Amino acid sequence: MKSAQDAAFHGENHNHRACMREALAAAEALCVERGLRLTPLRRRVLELVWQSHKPQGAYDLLEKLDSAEGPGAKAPPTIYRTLEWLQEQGFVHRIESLNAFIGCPAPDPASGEGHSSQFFICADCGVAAEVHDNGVASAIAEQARRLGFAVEGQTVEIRGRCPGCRDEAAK
Amino acid sequence: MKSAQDAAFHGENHNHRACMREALAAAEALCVERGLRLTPLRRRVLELVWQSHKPQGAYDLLEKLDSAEGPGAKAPPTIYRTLEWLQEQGFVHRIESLNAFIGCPAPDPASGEGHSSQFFICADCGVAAEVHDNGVASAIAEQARRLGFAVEGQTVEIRGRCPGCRDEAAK
DNA sequence: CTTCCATTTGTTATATTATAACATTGCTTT
DNA sequence: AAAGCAATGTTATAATATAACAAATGGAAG
Repeated sequence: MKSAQDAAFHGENHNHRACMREALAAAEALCVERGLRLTPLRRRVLELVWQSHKPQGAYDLLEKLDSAEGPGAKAPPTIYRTLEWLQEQGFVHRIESLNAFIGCPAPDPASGEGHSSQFFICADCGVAAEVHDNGVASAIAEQARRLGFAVEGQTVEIRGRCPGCRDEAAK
Repeated sequence: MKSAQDAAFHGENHNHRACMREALAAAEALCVERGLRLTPLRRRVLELVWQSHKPQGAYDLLEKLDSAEGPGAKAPPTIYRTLEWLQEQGFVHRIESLNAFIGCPAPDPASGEGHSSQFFICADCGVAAEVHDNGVASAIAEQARRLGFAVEGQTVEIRGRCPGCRDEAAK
């Protein structure tokens, strides 16, 4: 299962350029489909979010956004508004336990499982893997049913150590 | 199952005074057992956290703490430090998606299931129910195994509507 | 009992994260 | 071109959190 693990945490032979290109293309396609405007600013921020598989803070992204035009070029509302829109479109997720943002690899409702994703976040390298596990989702749904609780949204964030960093640590 | 649901969300005939007394007693007992000091400040903050089953922000708690001695009596580090200690002891949990804190009804390792709790949080009334669902825990553990991921901690927070608020909304 | 040490609490300042409110720009439709 | 609307810019401030150091408190050792 080595390759599947690496796939999730983008180890070894991960072609990130292609990975990012795909994500951007998917977002573009969905915007066309939905009649929405992926403006230069929005596209730029989405690219920044996708620069890595590590959740990034709003101010980190803002700084990178500024780096073209010099510091202080943009103010916080710019980045927060843009991130909010990207989240609404499902292009980006917020990681609550880190106050940070990460690109969604499956924003398409057809391929994704609604909005029940789980994140496995490496405390060591910072990389986060998004998965859509039916077992987790249905266990939560079942517990909700027992409680008479109507689920509207979920935050499932697992902190720990990814395969690569475990290997490192074991040395 | 009406009563079990009410139990989780403390509806109807919930004796909160007794509920809080139990929690404080449990904390006291564990401190004795562990040789730790449940100082007046720590006790006071734990009481404040237990004033309701709604997660409360650090500054809300600070304000209540101040209310005895007048505003500004205590500074933020006081409340954050105290909450940190209470968390370390397992007396209090942090709700990441709300930046807020709530009392743990089962801080005793013997009765609790380690640290794998899930929170069902009503977006309407604000009440949060902590549960320890083995199904959820094992589904997460299984997925982690598949990913080769070593779990260190979990954040499982389900937003939605509690039974009581569903009934209200249905009127 | 008193000196010493460690823990706890207090205090000041500041960092980090986020939003409210209003101004401006720039399409798009007419 | 003018109106209307979505998007972005700007200013100010709110809300959340921590660093660093000072004081005091409470046991333990002598």
